[in-house]
Amino acid sequence: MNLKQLSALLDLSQTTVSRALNGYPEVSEATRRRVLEAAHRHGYKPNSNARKLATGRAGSIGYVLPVGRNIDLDPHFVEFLSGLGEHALSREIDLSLTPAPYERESEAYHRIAASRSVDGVYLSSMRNDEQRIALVRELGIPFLAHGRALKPENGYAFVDIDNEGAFHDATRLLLQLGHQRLAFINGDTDFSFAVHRLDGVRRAMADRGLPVAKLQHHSAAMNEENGYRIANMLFRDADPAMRPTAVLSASMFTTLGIVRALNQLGLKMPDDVSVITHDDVFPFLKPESFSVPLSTTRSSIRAAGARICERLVDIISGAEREPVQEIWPVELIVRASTGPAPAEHRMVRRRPAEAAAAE
Amino acid sequence: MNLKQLSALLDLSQTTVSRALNGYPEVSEATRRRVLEAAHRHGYKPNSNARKLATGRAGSIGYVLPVGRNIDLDPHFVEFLSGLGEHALSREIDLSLTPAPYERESEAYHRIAASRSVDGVYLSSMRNDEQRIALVRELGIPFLAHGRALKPENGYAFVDIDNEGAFHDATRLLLQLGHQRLAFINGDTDFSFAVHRLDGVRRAMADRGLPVAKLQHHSAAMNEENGYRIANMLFRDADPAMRPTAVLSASMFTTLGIVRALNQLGLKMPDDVSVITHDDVFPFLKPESFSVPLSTTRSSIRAAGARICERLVDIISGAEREPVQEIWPVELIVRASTGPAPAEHRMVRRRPAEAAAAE
DNA sequence: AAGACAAGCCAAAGCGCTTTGAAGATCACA
DNA sequence: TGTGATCTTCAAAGCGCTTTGGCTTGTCTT
Repeated sequence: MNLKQLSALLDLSQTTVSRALNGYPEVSEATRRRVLEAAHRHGYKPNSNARKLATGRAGSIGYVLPVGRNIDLDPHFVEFLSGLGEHALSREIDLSLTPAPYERESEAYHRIAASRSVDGVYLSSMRNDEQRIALVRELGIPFLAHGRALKPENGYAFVDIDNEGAFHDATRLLLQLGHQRLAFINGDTDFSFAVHRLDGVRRAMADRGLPVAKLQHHSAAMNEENGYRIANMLFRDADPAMRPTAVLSASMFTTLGIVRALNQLGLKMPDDVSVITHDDVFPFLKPESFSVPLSTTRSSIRAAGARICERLVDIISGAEREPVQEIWPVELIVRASTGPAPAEHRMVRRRPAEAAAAE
Repeated sequence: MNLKQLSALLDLSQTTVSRALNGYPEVSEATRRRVLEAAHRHGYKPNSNARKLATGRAGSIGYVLPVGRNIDLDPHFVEFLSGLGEHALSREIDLSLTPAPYERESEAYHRIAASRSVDGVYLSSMRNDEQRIALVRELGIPFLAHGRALKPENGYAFVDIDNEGAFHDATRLLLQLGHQRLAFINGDTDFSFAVHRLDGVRRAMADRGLPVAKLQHHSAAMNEENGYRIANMLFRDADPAMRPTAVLSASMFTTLGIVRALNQLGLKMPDDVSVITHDDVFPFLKPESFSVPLSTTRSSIRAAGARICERLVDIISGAEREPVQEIWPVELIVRASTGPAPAEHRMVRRRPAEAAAAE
């Protein structure tokens, strides 16, 4: 059943039927009802390709999916997607994934632009030296970034979380609890979120008058294996005098490995080691259900997905005129994995005046 | 730049240019080269919507993405997607996701069918009472299933792994090692893979002459939390005489929780408890890097993704005429988490004749 | 009563591509 | 030189929808 047949059936022109269906005002209510009823009864659905061609709109948003042997689409993506999907649904929007290996990313964007198969794209996993912003801008593809490069040139639109603030606050808490030897098992610092987090940790240390060099910082892909490996380096292999009393972790996966190493070494949270981890809110891996519930900086990546879809639609339709740079605050949730530094390590209490100045 | 402009530029008809670009034989080699060169130089890419409309082909495969507050898109999906993407890439095929809540799934398929936005769909997470097969067949959408319903009616095409065989073999090994009290922490038995696995476990027990009722079977969503909860039920809360000496686990996530519970209860693998888990091969969570490396039944879900894309393309093009039902064998990989049953529980050795008959 | 205006409808022109059916060029062969 | 066969190329007709620019009506002014 196509428009032509439907309109013949109703003895109306294609124009009228089309307008009735799309809610234009030039159709009488009576006709509109008649058309809608007939369309529904015969199961008429406009051919999406014809509509796309005629309107120039694709009705879908795109994402260039990084693939390749060594690129692991991480679980964050699914969670994000899930949020995006929830919103997309309400707008009858599809999501189109264009797979591309990292080295051929730019080609993929060119293809998207030239073939007009999507109305806009979102970018994620922003790197420090982000190339894609300039590219999609030049190609004229409406876009919205999830995260931001180090220097968001020319004010492009993004949704990001306050990674700097989150890790600043987490670090400040640890310092307030008397910890002095801190370790930070960070994500890959090629990505800007990891740099922001590091900045936050350092700022908190500096605020407290602690030499930034004392931070034991490790950067690696966020997974169980690396968490385990690095925790062992810190707690098993290193000079005992250097052992951190608190660890900041960039993801729940990393933390899985850290907790495994600590268990194995017989170290207890929070008496021996305090841990604060970032939690992207995975439904299948909850910090509160660990043996020792974990303190976290929490921000739902799923909510970000929904929001990004919402804004991208606005950007495409032109409703969002000036690029908005949205930075979400992050909650610091204290559970059982954080506590005062072990006595032998406890920091000498500072004089009241000094403490006040630091606030 | 569109076809019209390009052909004007070359002083050729649109027909000829289109044919040259699409590799039809009616074009002289000289013209073809000239056309290709010009197209490349001016960055001409055919408008995908126009092409789709003209050919009726969409150049993309679809998936109805389950969304909704209580549906958790699990990490298996990403891994699968990643494999699919790898293959799709080589064929310049996009993947189109249509988000839909479970109750409105059928509507989504209707929309896909009527709007002709994809050439075919793949179905996954097959349930026992699978409705979708009949639906997509009726709608005339080419499809390929990942997994199979309990009774694959009318021989539809699928790719599945031998879940029954995998869990049979794993169970047989445990029985050979003398275990008699087995627990199986299964996935949700609404899904057919979980039923197949249970069948496998039961068959191995029956083969060995063990009453099937002795199996402690638990079915729940595969995540850390449930693994932990159920392991505690089995090892902490239950009558000590009932404690299993071996546990089969349906996923690495479940196993994370099991291992956590065992650690907490001071139970060691494999001396106190043997564990075998199914491993879908997540790059971020490897059974071999656990403190006690885990024995697994292994099948790469990513490889399945790639294969499904490959076959779906064949199905769409008509290259696969008869529906092929492909079942992949699953490897049983023994690592350190499995060992002989603890002495006090060890099974009485059967008489040689009986043992031979069981083979 | 005539003009102005709005409401409701329609024919036809795209959107940019593929594909059909036909025609012009070229060639082999008698 | 004529004739059919074989290459090349082309004009035009779709694909199914949206949208422009009228054309009729009927209603409201004055």
